[in-house]
Amino acid sequence: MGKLQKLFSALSDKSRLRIIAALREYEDMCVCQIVELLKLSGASISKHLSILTQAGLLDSYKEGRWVHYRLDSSNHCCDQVMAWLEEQLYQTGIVKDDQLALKEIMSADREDICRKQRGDKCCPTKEQ
Amino acid sequence: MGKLQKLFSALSDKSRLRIIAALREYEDMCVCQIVELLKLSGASISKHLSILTQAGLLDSYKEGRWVHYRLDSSNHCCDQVMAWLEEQLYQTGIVKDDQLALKEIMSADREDICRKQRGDKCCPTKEQ
DNA sequence: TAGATAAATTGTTAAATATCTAAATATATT
DNA sequence: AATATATTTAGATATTTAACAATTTATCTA
Repeated sequence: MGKLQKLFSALSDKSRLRIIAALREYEDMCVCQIVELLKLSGASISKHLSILTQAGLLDSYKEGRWVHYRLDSSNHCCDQVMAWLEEQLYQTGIVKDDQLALKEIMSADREDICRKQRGDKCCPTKEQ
Repeated sequence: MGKLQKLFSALSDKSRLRIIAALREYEDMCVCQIVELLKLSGASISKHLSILTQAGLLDSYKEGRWVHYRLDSSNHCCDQVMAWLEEQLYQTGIVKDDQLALKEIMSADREDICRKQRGDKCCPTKEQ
């Protein structure tokens, strides 16, 4: 029973649904890109990602300092639910807005995104 | 988006999953029978039932002083999820325990159940 | 090796949720 | 009408959750 609660509880938050929708669209995103999309603190995003991972919905791998997240396609336990969810998500307004924002974010240089998030407080290696 | 959150949030509670499992089994139960199964206060059960109803999962009708709840089969929006959920629920320990308890509860006289819940504090019309 | 940086963890606060007891509501019975 | 009863609502309290800032960890680079 705990497993079911964990799953539904993971899915019962708007930010986490937006993350899932984004990963349906782009398949592979690093944390800083997700931060950029949702405009929450890195700590909050990290927590959301951990909840989704523990529910069996995401997996991740490291690429140097970056950590990438993907939908966990090896986990077939809830394929039916996820298929249904995808249909539903495409009808919601905020996900449509996110799709536009995602285009920008995913085509931008990842280091520029991280630099932007640090708020120009240091080392503008590229700007000059 | 709110609709999805409402649904998943309704499903993310153990007590509410037990109510759904019971209604899959018996199809039609009055509040006092659900109280008897979960051993929570009537007020708490009432709240859970209201959350499930608002999520579109249950409907209810009155029979005199009693209120009956059923799965809302007119709501096809989440048939896929519910079908999947049913499979999962049948594998969980507490639901199996509940099935045994339910046999007793559903074959007992409903007024005896209500009398038992009031804790013999009054009017044992049948006992004498 | 020292400094920089991406992500995760920890600690704290505010908001949401689950539970209970009391009171309120609606219905039935006498 | 008066009393009893099944359920819901209201109010209070404890637990859980989501958010952020600050610290820690792991990794890269100069």
